[in-house]
Amino acid sequence: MSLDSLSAKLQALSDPTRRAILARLRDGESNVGELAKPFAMSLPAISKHLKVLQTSGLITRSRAAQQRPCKLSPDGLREVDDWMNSYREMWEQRLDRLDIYLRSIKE
Amino acid sequence: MSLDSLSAKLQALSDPTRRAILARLRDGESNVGELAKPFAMSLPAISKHLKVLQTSGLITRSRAAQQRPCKLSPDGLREVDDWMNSYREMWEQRLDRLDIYLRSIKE
DNA sequence: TGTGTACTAAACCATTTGGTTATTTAACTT
DNA sequence: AAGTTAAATAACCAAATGGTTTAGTACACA
Repeated sequence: MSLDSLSAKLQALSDPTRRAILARLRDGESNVGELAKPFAMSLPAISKHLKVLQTSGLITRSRAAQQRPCKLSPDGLREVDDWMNSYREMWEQRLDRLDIYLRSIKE
Repeated sequence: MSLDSLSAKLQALSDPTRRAILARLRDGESNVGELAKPFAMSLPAISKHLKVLQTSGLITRSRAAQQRPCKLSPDGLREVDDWMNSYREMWEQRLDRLDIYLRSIKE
């Protein structure tokens, strides 16, 4: 293993279960048991997914009694977004051209 | 296998070799041999990477004589971008708050 | 000082991934 | 028709992934 940071994040994001966990965490902090409930999967499996999300920097974990609450790491996705920016320009240019074309046939 | 489309794209993107290939393709179409040159890797390995990029919808391939030129699928990344939008709002709000805070201490 | 609760860790397993080399296919060149 | 070039396919391999079950750990509380 031992991927670069961006690769690790993208790979973490490539699993639907992990994305669902992130979506759930958008509504606020939650502990492992709560996060596991929607899934037909053992607790250790979720625990592993959480570790992947944590080590890739997408979530952080604290400790409260027996619980280990997780929360979104707010700029964890920044790196992914930054990487995408240069590509975004491409399709935006393309939309611009489409826009110009549509205006041209309108006349 | 048989992942959903978004998962397939994110997984395709999670490999540095494949991201490098995409970066190369930003400068225009290229064939397999050309794409392979920068990498210390056999041609079949690149061929496999290209297949991953193609089946996930990030590139398209045509045919010109013996070559099989590849080019970026311009809105292949749209789906990824769309998925990220809801998260982007989060950190943008956060930057807004930072901005407000910075203004407040300036006074 | 036990006992339940909320996890993590370990050991295991099947499948997928990312690479290899050797072989085939397809199209151009002579 | 034979040879060359560009790439795909096949067969193989080691390592990583995503799951399992079975233990272990850490805290709370009676």
